[in-house]
Amino acid sequence: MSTPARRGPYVCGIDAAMDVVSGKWKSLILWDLDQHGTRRFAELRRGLPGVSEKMLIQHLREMEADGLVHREVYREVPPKVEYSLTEHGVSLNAALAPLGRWGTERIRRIGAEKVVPPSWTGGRPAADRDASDRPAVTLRGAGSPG
Amino acid sequence: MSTPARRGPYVCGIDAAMDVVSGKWKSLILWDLDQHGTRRFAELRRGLPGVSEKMLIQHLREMEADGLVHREVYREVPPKVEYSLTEHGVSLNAALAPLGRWGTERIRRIGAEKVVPPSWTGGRPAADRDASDRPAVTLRGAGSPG
DNA sequence: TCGGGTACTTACCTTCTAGTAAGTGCCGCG
DNA sequence: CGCGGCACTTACTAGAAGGTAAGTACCCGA
Repeated sequence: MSTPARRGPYVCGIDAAMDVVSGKWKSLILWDLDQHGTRRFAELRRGLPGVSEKMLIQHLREMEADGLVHREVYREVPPKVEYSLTEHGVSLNAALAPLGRWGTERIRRIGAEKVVPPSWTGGRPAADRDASDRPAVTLRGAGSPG
Repeated sequence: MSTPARRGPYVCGIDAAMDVVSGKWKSLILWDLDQHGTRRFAELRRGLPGVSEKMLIQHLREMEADGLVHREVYREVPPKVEYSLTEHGVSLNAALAPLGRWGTERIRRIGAEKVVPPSWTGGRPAADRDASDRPAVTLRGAGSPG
């Protein structure tokens, strides 16, 4: 049965949003999917160094149940499954942008390490992504969620 | 020692921000403090129905260590301690606003219950807060964090 | 003197979250 | 024929997060 978000009762919007984003890899999955548009299981796994297959599937399933990601199965051999963001996923990613910017600023403030595992972005040094980070990308597509 | 946020290494801004917000009551504490400006321990406890004293203190201590809340002790009897948001806390709250709006919309979409424990806002029905929720309040004070 | 309020602290226990490691069925490549 | 890749599934386990309940030290009003 796992736990695809409690679906309420919620105390406020943050509560509901957190319910859907909490999970060690979810915001990263959101990001990766947003960056690449569509990804196969193994691509996601390689794109999120450190994630276990169990957690990756579990999170993907929950996010699918929560209407954030779309799962397209191609019945061929070897098996092929493509994951992509739904428009809710895209808008959630956009809603996370300010939080990402706040976090990036915090990293600077406290002088914390920003560690990006190898192959995370193709080997570019962290400094390149420091300012832009993850927020900007999708903003065009979901500027005013309403 | 507890765990006042790992302080990195972080993989991205979201990671760092989540590190600081994760905790069942933290976003609610942030909100309550933002609404009231300054609150005593017992006031916070009454304002967050369901929170235990242990969790409330633990979260307040972590948030203090993370530079989000300020703790002012008045050496008098009976003891008096006042909690308030630092400017980082205020800006974090502002950064959470879009997420709160997204969550509020999601609650509407999935038709989830929005349960506000009695005395949460002084007894007003949930509908009153539905649209405004928590986002708007602080936005004036921290519109463009950077 | 008793109960209640102030602000915590402590010990213990349960539940949740994530990690490890192995197995499944199917195929192509060498 | 065995290895590796695909997309999973399953069982077991460790650790973190959170809940319960009690205790601390002081004072005030009834």
